[in-house]
Amino acid sequence: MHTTDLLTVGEIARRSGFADSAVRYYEKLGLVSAIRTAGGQRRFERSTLRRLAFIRAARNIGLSLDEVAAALASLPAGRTPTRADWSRLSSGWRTRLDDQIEALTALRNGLDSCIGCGC
Amino acid sequence: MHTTDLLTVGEIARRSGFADSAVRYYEKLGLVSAIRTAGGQRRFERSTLRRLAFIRAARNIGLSLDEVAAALASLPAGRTPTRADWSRLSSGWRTRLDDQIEALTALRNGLDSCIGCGC
DNA sequence: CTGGTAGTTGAAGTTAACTTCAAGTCAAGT
DNA sequence: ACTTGACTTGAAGTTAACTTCAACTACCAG
Repeated sequence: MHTTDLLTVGEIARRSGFADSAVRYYEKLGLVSAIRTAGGQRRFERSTLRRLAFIRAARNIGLSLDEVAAALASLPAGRTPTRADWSRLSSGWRTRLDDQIEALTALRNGLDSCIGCGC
Repeated sequence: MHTTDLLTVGEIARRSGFADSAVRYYEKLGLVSAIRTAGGQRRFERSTLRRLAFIRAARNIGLSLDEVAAALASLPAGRTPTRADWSRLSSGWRTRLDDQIEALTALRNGLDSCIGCGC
């Protein structure tokens, strides 16, 4: 057992719930980054778990990876994002969620009230 | 201008906001149905607009077409679905929406509180 | 130092949900 | 009847988001 603060791709995959291949794919797309060992293996900082949690949440509400990338790009470069940074990003989705909720609510209240459906 | 209560694929596409090709695709999958003219063209009942509105709402909250098909399959056969029927279907999504909202809220309240992310 | 688990790559394969295409045929106003 | 725009088909193409594969290399406990 090692006590370093760097995680292998397998560890980060297991902890984040993504498949190894997905994590590598995200790295290729630039959504997460890793440093490399002398032998060329990936090593991730713990903060990557937050990025991945963010990505998961974003995917759950239907954002594309392109949109996630755009959101992540607005994080401050050079320093580890704070809770406030993450909070700002997620609150940007609130509109989208609210729209989804509104659409669902309209549907629940009977499809008569649906707007723009041409009924 | 015609006054029939049947709609062509173009009309139903325009009114529902789906592309013609999407409507045809949905018919092929059995999500919507159409009668045919003597010449083989599709003619849709107006109630198809409700099905399509339902499909759109379902897609918006991230359901796959398979899931939509399963939901639609639970509608009563033989009669045009009532508002109560549609309402019952959409309320089945409430859990899903609530989960999405919960996940987002957790994220907004700081990623510290995220469950199962391994942070 | 050796064995076994975990990691590496690029390329190709997969699935969902459509869209596009080509080569026609149908519907309807004049 | 003619014209024009809308419609028909099956097959092939597209895009996103991954996964799988094969052949190989790294890491590390004992």
